[in-house]
Amino acid sequence: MYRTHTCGELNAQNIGQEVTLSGWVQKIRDLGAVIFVDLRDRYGITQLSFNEENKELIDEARKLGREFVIQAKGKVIKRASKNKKIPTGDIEILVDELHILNKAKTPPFTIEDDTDGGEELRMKYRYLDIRRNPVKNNLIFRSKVSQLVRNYLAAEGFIDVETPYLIKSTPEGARDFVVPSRMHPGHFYALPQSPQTFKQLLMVGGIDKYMQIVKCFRDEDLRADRQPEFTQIDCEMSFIEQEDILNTFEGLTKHLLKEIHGIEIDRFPRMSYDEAMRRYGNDKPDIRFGMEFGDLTQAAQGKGFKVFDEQEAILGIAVPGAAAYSRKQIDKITNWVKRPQIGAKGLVYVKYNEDGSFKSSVDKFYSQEDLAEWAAITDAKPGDLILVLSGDLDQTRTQLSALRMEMAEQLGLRKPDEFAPLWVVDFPLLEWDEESQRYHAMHHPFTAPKPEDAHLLDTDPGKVRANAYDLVLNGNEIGGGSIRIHDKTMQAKMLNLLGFSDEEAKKQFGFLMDAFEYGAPPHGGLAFGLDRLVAILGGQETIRDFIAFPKNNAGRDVMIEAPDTISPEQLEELHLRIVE
RNA sequence: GGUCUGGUAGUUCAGUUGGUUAGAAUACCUGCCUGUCACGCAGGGGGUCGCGAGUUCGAGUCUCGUCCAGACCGCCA
Repeated sequence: MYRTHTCGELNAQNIGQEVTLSGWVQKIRDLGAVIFVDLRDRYGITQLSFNEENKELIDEARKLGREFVIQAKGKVIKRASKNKKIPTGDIEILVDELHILNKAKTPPFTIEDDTDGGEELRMKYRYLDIRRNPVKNNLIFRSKVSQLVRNYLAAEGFIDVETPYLIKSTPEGARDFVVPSRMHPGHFYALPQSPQTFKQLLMVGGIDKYMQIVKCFRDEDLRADRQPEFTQIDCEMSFIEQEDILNTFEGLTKHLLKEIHGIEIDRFPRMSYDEAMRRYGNDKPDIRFGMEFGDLTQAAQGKGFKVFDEQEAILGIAVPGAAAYSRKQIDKITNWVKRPQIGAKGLVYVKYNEDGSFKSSVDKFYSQEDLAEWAAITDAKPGDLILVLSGDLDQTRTQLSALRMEMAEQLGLRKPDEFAPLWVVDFPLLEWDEESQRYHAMHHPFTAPKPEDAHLLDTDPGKVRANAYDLVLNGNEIGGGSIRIHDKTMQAKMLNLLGFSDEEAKKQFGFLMDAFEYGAPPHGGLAFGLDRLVAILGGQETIRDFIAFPKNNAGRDVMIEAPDTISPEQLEELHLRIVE
């Protein structure tokens, strides 16, 4: 038997017991005639003690090194000096038998909460990183969230159904990861970007309520909150309307917030896409703080300031308490918005001083009364700093939205322990793509238009709204979904609008449209990004910390060194030739 | 595809205007130490300054290229 107890459970009640523990050597403190060893496992740390009365044993203990895997048998005794910081701090094990189960090289970084290891090194030795509490606890936390989700949805009558990973490539959406077929030369499987069509087919199959916690794959560039393989909580329901879906998943989200953080939120606010864009310049606004957009286009034009007069839009936000910013600080913000990543041409500021006066970078053109109007529009209070950007409407919204988030970050307004969920609804069905000169589905090509907007499909497709919705939490899209098309004619029309010929539509999605002819129920669904959800519930935004074995910035696994080349024999078998 | 930042001891970093033998902390090794828990004390080893060119009497430092890493933009139905 390797152990009678774990390293986290012994306390004063166990004094006198003979126990056996196994674990890793966290720390050795050699005081000469007495040696203390901190023994660690997933559950905690227990101190082992050795003394000179057992000369042979203390010499054995002196051979230990960090991260050795050992087994120790001995008696639980009361500590002479207690450690209040750990649950096992009242006791220690007076060891009478020690076995080294496995030696260990000195690890390249310290296995401690506050490690000295850099990101790259920790990824390369991820198995050592996972021994550390912060990473280990994130994995435990993730497990807890999935468990809560499963239990909740199971109680709501959802059935967990697995869908295939080897499917076929479709041109819409993200780039596919493809898998060459050995048995069918020149043919390829694709890994699913989501089980979308399968869950719809499950609805046709009468499953009624489907859920799956499932890996999805997208071959696009990575970000701190984006991995090429990620996990979705994928759901679909039949005979429902948008309202039913929002209620069901609002219920799930409330359940998670309550179980995890003890937070009770009565009803999630809702906002249309148009309103979100107008008030926050963004379809996933962080509503934990204000700084809503003020539209200064009317108020600021026609006063002789040429830069503004020529622009489509002039938008401002009031940064709370920032009127006292120095020239240097404002210059820094100006440079920040002028970086190519943001791309603003310049920044106009107005200081709303505590005494009620205004000082701006455009005093030459605007009177105190003009600036007071700006303050009213941006809802600025004395002591606030109004920041104004101008230009093309869409670009200016994007830029000011980035600035709003940056200022909130700097001012500490994005509190990780505060949770502000929001439904964004009424998304446009389509989005015009300049590059390809055609419409793209904003959500995906299976999303149903709002019935009241359907008549616009032929005349003004860009105006058609969809029964599509996103769940936003603290400025992050954590879930999204829609009511689907369940009618063959409508689906065919939609695919035509997206530029598919009848033949292409049949080749790509014929199976789905065929299914629609055999009695498809009205249906819809939603998918949560589990990695992101877990990270945000955990108060962080880097999903990598919540994935056991994540990929790096360049989509590589630096531990196993993937992707990698394959042998000429494998290439041959797969009918592939590498072209340099 | 692009922008920015970084790469110096096992690790995290410092390194001034280009100038002698490249430093600190920590980790590691050795010795001492009976109550530590960030143990303490004394000593020791450890460097292709990412790589390759170039400028220079002289390059960790300047220039160009390249590789790697991170953040972001594009991209992500």
